[in-house]
Amino acid sequence: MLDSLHIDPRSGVPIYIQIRNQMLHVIGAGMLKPGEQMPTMRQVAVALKVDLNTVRHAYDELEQSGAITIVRARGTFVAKPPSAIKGRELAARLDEHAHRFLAVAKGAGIDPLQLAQRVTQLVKTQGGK
Amino acid sequence: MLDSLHIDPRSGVPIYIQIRNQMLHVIGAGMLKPGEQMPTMRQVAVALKVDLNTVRHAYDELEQSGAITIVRARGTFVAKPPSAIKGRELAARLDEHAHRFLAVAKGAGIDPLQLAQRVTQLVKTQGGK
DNA sequence: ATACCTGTATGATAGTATTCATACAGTCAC
DNA sequence: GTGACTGTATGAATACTATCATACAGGTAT
Repeated sequence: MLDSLHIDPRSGVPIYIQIRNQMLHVIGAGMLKPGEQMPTMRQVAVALKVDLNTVRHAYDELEQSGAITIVRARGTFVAKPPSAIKGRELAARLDEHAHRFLAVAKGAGIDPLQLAQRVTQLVKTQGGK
Repeated sequence: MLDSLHIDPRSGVPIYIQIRNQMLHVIGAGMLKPGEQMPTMRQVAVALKVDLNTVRHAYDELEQSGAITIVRARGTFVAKPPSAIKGRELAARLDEHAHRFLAVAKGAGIDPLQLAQRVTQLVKTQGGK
């Protein structure tokens, strides 16, 4: 699984962003399932020849967005699906995400409505994956 | 028209981004029409008590996205087709953001459709600014 | 040509972001 | 407790970004 990771230092995209996105992809594609242990920060750091803290940065964001759970000294794990989470918590998280995306879109000079529309379109065309 | 511009230095949002967005809004709302001359960089700089180069930064992005045309020594003008605000660059960026939106939502166990819906709802309620 | 308008270029500064090396601390198996 | 694994914290080097002051250069009207 670690083999599928790779970074491009010349892309200009921060390493931790690259790691974060690839992890999201891996999780989204089901290569790592809910509850399953993520690769260790050190494993990733070594595999990518990158500093531990850089990986941590990526993992931190993943945890903040609710994708994974980090447990000190034990490891990191793919978060359980929302069905196992209470309605209120999910609603709150949804709201938080909505706000964040709004802010991001605005900051990027993108019309949020257009973005939302494009997303729904994407979901419908590619469906499952 | 310059009166409708204002920046918030404490918002954390870069000044040039604020200018760019407000210009996009002004153009999008038809307060400035295609072919019409934009306020001079200096006019904006003075009106907002901001440096000339900061305004330039904003105008540069507007030109890159195809919203305006800059002509040395003559001024800047709203681009011909109003829909040209959606240059290829911007479309590509929108797509990139849409994909990331999707990935993050999935990783967080949130239904993207629901999220998109919530975003549009937010936009409509807080609308103007 | 002069004056006055326009956008352009250069260089400095402050703040933030990114990455790293290294040391710390919790947990578990033995 | 020891050892070997986990994530955590601190501090520094570097790079990037945003902003500014100031000087330059192209047009156009007088």
